[in-house]
Amino acid sequence: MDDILPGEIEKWQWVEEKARIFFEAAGFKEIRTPLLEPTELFTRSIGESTDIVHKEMYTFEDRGKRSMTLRPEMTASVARCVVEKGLLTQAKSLRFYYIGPMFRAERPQAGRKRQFHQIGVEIINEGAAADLESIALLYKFLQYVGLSDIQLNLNDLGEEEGRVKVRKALTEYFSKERSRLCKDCQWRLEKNVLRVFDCKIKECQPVIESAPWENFFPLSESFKSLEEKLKTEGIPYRINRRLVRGLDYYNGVVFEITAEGLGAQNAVAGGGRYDRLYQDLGGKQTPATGFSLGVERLIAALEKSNPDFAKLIFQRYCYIAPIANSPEVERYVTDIVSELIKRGYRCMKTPGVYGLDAHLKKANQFGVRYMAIIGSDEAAKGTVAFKDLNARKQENILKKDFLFKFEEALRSC
RNA sequence: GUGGGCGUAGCUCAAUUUGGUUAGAGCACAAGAUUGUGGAUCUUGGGGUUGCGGGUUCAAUUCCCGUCGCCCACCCCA
Repeated sequence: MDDILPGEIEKWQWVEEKARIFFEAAGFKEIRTPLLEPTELFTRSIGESTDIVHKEMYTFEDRGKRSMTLRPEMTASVARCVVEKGLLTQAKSLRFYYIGPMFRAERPQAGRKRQFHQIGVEIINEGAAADLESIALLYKFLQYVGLSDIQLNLNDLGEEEGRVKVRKALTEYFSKERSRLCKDCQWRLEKNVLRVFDCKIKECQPVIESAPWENFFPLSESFKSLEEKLKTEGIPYRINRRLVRGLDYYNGVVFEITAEGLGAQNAVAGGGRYDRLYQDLGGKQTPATGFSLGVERLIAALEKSNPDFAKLIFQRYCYIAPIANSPEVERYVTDIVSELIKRGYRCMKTPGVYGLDAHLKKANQFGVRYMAIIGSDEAAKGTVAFKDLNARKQENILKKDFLFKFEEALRSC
């Protein structure tokens, strides 16, 4: 599990802020649920047969001898909350987003930590139309934060009635071929046949290839209409009939977005429809869909696609550089800072430093673009030396005009 | 859960091949000097149980065993 330090954390704040702005503007409200839930919540929702539940959960007994688990994902927690608080009796449908840490006890690797962070969205009690809403929201959010070079993969896992037949037929088919399947697949065969399609072991491929997949899972009418809408919206996609996803609650449309330059773990976001989850948790039948994206992976992808990513963030700070250690200057600086933060701008300081060289050095270390230099002269004359480190230009402006100048500068970058 | 790689200063690394003086360098940090404008220069300084434990040896950072941690990949997921 990672510590996130200054220099790094600003990227997280930026991504989180963008998410809040974007999702709220789209009609979503933030929701926060406990990190710790009764283990049963996840075994019932995610499914006993999944890797997440049977080998990746941080599960332990609390003081009351209850089995508790650090949440490995948040969709189940949101559903639990909605059922428990009866939120659907107050509203026809619900739109939530969340930001927070998740825990899975996997072997760490590039793009995979045991504590990782997700930004997710749930659209609850909405049918097929919400599939487009959800996918478009995700796609446009990634555009909004500036991630290009992404690939949207889609699949249709079919509806409940069909799935019963499909399961039966698949079980028959794979049972005949049982001896040619790997151990894991034999286990999947008993627990959840569909997940055999997830197998990447070479030996299993011929068996999977020759399974009559197309006949079992014809793309539904609503899937085809989703395709039409995606085309109208100009969102490129690729159909991948092998995309099954490792959580048992999915049905219907599922999707995944991959990005370049992430190493082996290249899925930045994923999601889909889960119409059964609410019943599984003891609620009413409630159609729902959603997605989540990995914050670490998103930041990595952003940095990969734009080497100046961090610079763009620090450009928006105003570096405050007092170059005299006197009460007059200090008071003057405090004045300017309080005006800046009143308007929501971000300032940066290096306490105890009064040398211009040192300030310039610090400002450059962080990649800050704008600097307010304030010494005895400025304090006496009521001015600010406003410096643009990129343009290598400096201007003496009146204190009362400073905020306006800074705003103007931000608008142009 | 399975494989492979790596652990030396805060960071990046050297010395380990073939055991041998006081384990070095750059960056960073601290102090002094000069410095109201391109983030420096000069001088000085603090920093290390060589991941940890054991073994072999006159002698171990170096060889052997164990252990812990990290990284990458499989698997799986975001």
